[in-house]
Amino acid sequence: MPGMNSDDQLDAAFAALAHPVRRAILARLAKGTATVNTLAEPFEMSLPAVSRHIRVLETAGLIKRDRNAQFRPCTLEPGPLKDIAAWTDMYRPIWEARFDTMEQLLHDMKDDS
Amino acid sequence: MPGMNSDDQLDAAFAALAHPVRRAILARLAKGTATVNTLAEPFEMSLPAVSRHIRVLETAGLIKRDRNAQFRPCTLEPGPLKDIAAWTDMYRPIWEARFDTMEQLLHDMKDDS
DNA sequence: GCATTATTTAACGTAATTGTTAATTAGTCA
DNA sequence: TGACTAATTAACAATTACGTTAAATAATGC
Repeated sequence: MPGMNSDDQLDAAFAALAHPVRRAILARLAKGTATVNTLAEPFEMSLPAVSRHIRVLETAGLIKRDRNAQFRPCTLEPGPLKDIAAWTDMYRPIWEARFDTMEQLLHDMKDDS
Repeated sequence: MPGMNSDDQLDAAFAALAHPVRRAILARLAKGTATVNTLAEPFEMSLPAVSRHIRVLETAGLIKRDRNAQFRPCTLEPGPLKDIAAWTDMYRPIWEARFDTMEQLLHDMKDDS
């Protein structure tokens, strides 16, 4: 994707994941490649709508598309997920600190009893 | 947040993080509590605009607000970040598998030389 | 009370997102 | 060729997102 810096890539990845249908599509693709019709089947939604969700995922780099006759099999591309995990991990010390505080609190309460 | 299931919460968190200004605000809050004006200072954007970004973060549960005279200090709330990390971790085996494949490939190439 | 500071709300314009149905493109196969 | 399947694009409507400036609210302090 030309002209897309790492900030833009995070924007696109986060935005793509902010829809339950798209997260469900990714979950399905985690089990293996699937065509558009297969991916659309679980949803009470028109095929064009699903097709556009798939395009959003593709633009965000979360999936890749192949060609096989008239089928367009989709494959999960975990790169952006890895980026999001890395970004989120910057904050891990914060929530673990809070967890430690609670652990400590529980520990102190046990000492009292 | 009543009537917000865990899917909705993920939606809100991902959507909130899909904007560079909001991610920058979180990064600032990771260093400590700050007021709206302090948070707005780095951005070439009106104060009301920043105020609304802050509200988006608050609605997503990513920050909490206090009251201190006419100030409204904001504090980072890492809960949704933890949720996102947990969600993303479901896919960790996939990108690690790819990494292993590449490692294996590089290893094999080294064997050849 | 009155000026000052901090923040939010109101009103508005514009662009993006999400969905629909109908039409179109692309490829297969009898 | 012609019917069939897979998928996308076109055209449209409704909603949400994001920014602006101006006005309103809230708390402080002389």
